[in-house]
Amino acid sequence: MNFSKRTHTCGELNIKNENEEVTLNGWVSKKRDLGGLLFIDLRDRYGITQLKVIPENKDIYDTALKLGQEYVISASGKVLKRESINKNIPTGEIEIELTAIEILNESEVPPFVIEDDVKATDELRLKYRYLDLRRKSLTENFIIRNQAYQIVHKYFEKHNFIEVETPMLMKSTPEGARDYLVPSRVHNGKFYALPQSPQIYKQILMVSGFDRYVQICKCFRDEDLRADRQPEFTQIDLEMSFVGQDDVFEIVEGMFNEIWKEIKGIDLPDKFIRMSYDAAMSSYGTDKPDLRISGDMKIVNLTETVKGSEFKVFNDALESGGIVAGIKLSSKEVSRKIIDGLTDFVKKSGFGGLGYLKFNADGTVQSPVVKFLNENIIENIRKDFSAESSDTVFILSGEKMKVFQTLGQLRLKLAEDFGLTDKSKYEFVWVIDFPLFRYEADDKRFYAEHHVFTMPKDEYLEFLDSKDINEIESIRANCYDLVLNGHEVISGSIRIHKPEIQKKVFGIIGLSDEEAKMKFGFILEAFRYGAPPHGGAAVGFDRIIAILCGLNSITDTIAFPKTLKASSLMDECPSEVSKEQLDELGIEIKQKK
RNA sequence: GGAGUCGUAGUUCAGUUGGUUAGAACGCCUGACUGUCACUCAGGAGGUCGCGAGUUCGAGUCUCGUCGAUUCCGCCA
Repeated sequence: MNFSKRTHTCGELNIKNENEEVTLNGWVSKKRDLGGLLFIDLRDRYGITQLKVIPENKDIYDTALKLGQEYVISASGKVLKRESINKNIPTGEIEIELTAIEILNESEVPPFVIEDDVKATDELRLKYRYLDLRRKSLTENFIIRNQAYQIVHKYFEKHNFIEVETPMLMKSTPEGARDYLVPSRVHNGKFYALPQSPQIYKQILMVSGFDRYVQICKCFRDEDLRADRQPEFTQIDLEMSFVGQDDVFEIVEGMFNEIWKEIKGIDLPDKFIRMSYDAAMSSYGTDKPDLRISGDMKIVNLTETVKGSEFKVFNDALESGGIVAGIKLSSKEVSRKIIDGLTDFVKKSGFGGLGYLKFNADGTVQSPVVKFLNENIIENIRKDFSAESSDTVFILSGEKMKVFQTLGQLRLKLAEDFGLTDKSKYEFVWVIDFPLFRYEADDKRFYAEHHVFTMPKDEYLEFLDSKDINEIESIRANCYDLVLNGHEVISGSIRIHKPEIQKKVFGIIGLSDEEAKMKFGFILEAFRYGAPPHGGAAVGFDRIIAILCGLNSITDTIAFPKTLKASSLMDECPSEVSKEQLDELGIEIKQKK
């Protein structure tokens, strides 16, 4: 098909191009028909340019009158200075007076109007994703995403990393997330798995001597979804040989510095602050603390302070080995209604109620528990929190981790309700020294907290031989997360490269030699041939982009995302397949009850 | 697997205590209009109230089930 090809995009013409003869190609975004004069806003991904048609050019005028929304056209004409300037768009000083117009394609009336502030529901937007993607605000996310790809590739190339593609069809491995399975036609009854991450391959590449590996890759996890979890997502996966934790941190910190510098024009600190897992849990009640909250609002352990009080709830908690702890809300008016709301909130986590102390301006303390606490204790609580007038301290008592976690959730809720989070900040923090194992009382067994190849810290190696649950739980690992604004954006570890340590770890999670050999035999065998000390990390790329774009969900950082039930509304997948396809695979569908 | 919210015109929503012909805005169609840029003005078309049962003389409205979207917990690095 012959048509007049564009000489410019719809975003670049300005007053400097005055009197030039140009051709634009794009979509009809808006038509304003004044009866004689006719204006058309022509859109492409670069911007919008106003076209002007006058009735004197009868053929062009008649064609232009027929244009509907989202028609694709080629428009030629002369760049003129506008009589009235539109300051809202970069091309607002000029317009094109048309000398030729071609309709390249018509469009049906779109199911929703394509404009920046979209009104359609998620469902409709996903069904017509190609239309949604025409919106500037959405297109911009992908421009940022593309910038990030380029920066990342350049950065790792500069630091001597080799980008290697690893298989998408791999062996299903136990532990961790549920695999997406792919049936094998050639091997009847056998399955491949889509990678949850290229973990094993990248470690084997270290054995191969690749030394520094990176890959921007897709990963798949068949688990229930959230706003920040899609069934398929993208990681920047990296691994390095002959390194310790600090070396990995340095590379990652450098990468974030370049991304933020180039995309946001922001200088991040050279080094990100570090916090132990234990400190994160006891101060923020979570392993992903959001450090943007004004006043920090750390959890304070009041267990010692309230010892000897008359308050049965506290004493019961302490007697059963629990704790009493609280957080402070600074200088906010806290009404009865707010307290009731917060009480309901903690009740959902299984607490009987929420204690509080309101330090009034007149020096009095308002609290339902004040009659059980003597003046000394109240004064000490005030000191523990450095509480001043019009501050409120919220207190919970019970099992230690539960108290910390619920106070952590309360902290986030208070920050949200009272607008205490500085949304303009980017607060990075390394959370380090994670536990190696997690004990599940239900199954009476240990699970690897990160993954089974994580190296214990040297000082805990002896506990690998322990039979004591507490000792084993106390083992800390060379394992780290990078948290940004309360989101986990990186997870990584230094790996086990010694077969004897690996064997002990398998032992603790209850994997026998035979099972280990069956499931991980190939990597264990590889490790017998001189595995270098190595470690790495995986960056949640979609989450980074979401944060860079100021989005709460990763959905709009992904061109064709899936819903929370893992379907794609546009192409209607997953879908049934023919009996022939199933027969070839030797698969029969059993109705799930 | 569990809890919450939502589902009414092409779209976003309103719809009183269960009661006559289910409304508005935007979009769409027709007409008028030569400096608009959310053009304006006049007129018009457009409804399986997600789907299925039930209660009732009568259901958009109440009950149960179901499907879909979404948020959170469990799950997941």
